[in-house]
Amino acid sequence: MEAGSDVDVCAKWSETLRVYHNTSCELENELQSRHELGLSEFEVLLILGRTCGDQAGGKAKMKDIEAEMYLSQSALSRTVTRLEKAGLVTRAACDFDRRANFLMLTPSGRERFEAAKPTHRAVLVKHLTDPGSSKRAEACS
Amino acid sequence: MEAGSDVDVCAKWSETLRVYHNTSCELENELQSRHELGLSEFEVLLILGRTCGDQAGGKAKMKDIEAEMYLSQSALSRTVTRLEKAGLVTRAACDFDRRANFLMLTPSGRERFEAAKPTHRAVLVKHLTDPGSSKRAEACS
DNA sequence: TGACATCCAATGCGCGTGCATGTAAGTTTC
DNA sequence: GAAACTTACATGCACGCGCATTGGATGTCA
Repeated sequence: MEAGSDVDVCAKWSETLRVYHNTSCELENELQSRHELGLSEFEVLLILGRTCGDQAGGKAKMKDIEAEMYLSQSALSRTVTRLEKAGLVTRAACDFDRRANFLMLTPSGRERFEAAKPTHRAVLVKHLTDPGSSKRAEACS
Repeated sequence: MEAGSDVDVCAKWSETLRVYHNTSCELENELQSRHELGLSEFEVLLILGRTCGDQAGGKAKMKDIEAEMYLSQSALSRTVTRLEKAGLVTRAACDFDRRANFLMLTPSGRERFEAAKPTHRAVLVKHLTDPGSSKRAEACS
C-alpha cells in the first residue's frame, strides 16, 4: 500500500456506496411498481432465465442459485416461496437426490421476467454509464 | 449507447454487487465483533468525527447527518437512539430551532470511534485494492 | 446393519430498514 | 395574530434479511 492509498480507498468505497444505493433503490422501486417484483425475486428469475437459454422452463437447483447470488440460504428459500405463491416458479423434487429441489420457471414466470428485463437493463444503463454519473441522488423512493 | 454496452453494464453491476456485498459484510462483522458497532452506527460516528476535525466533541445536526448517508430519516433516528443508549453520543437541543437536534460525540464515543477506525480502514484496503480483488467470497459471516 | 457425520431446504426468531403517520416547532399569508 | 403550511424528529407497522435450529435424505465406516 503506497502513500495516499487511504484516501483512494475511502473515495472508492464512497463511490461504490453511492452507485450501489442509487442503483438498487431505483431497481427495487421500478421493478416493484411496474412488475410487482422485488429485486431478489427478479434476480432469481434472472438466473433461471439464464440457466436455460431463452426457451421454455428454466431449471436450476436451489444450491446452485444460492451460489450465484448474495443471499443467505434462508432468504433464498423464502424468496422462492414468494415467487411460488405468485405462480412464477415451481419447486420440483430431484429424482436422484431427494434432499435437493429443482426450480422451474412457469410460463407466466417467463412472461413476467421478459417484461421486466428491459426495465432492469434501463436502470442499469442509467446509473452505470459514466456521463451522468454525477451527484447524490435524492433519497430512495 | 453504443453496441456492447449491455454486456458492459451488466458486468459492471455484477462487479459492484460483488464488491459491495463482500466489503459491507466484512465491515459489519469486524466492527461488530471487535468494537460492538454496527455499520450504520460506525458511519454516524465517522461523520461526527469528521465534523469537528480531531479534537473533542463532534457536533452535527441530524438533518445534516442524514444528508450525508444512505439511510432514511427514521433509520437514522433509531441508529442514534442505539448510540445514545450505548453512551457514545448525546442528543442536545438546538437553541435557535427547537425542532432540531444536535448530536455530540461523548469522550467514550470518540474513544470507541478511534479504536474502530483502523479496523474499518483495513477492511476497505483489503477489498478495494486491485491485486487480490479476485473471486467470490464465501458467504457472509 | 447400525451409528454417526454431512448435506439440503424450511422455519422460529430477532433485528434493522423504509414508509406512513404523529407531534411539536417554525414559517408564511392574510 | 390566527390559520394553513412546512420542517425536524420520533414511532407504529410490515417486511426482508441473517443466524441458529430442525427434520429429513445421503453418505460413510465399522
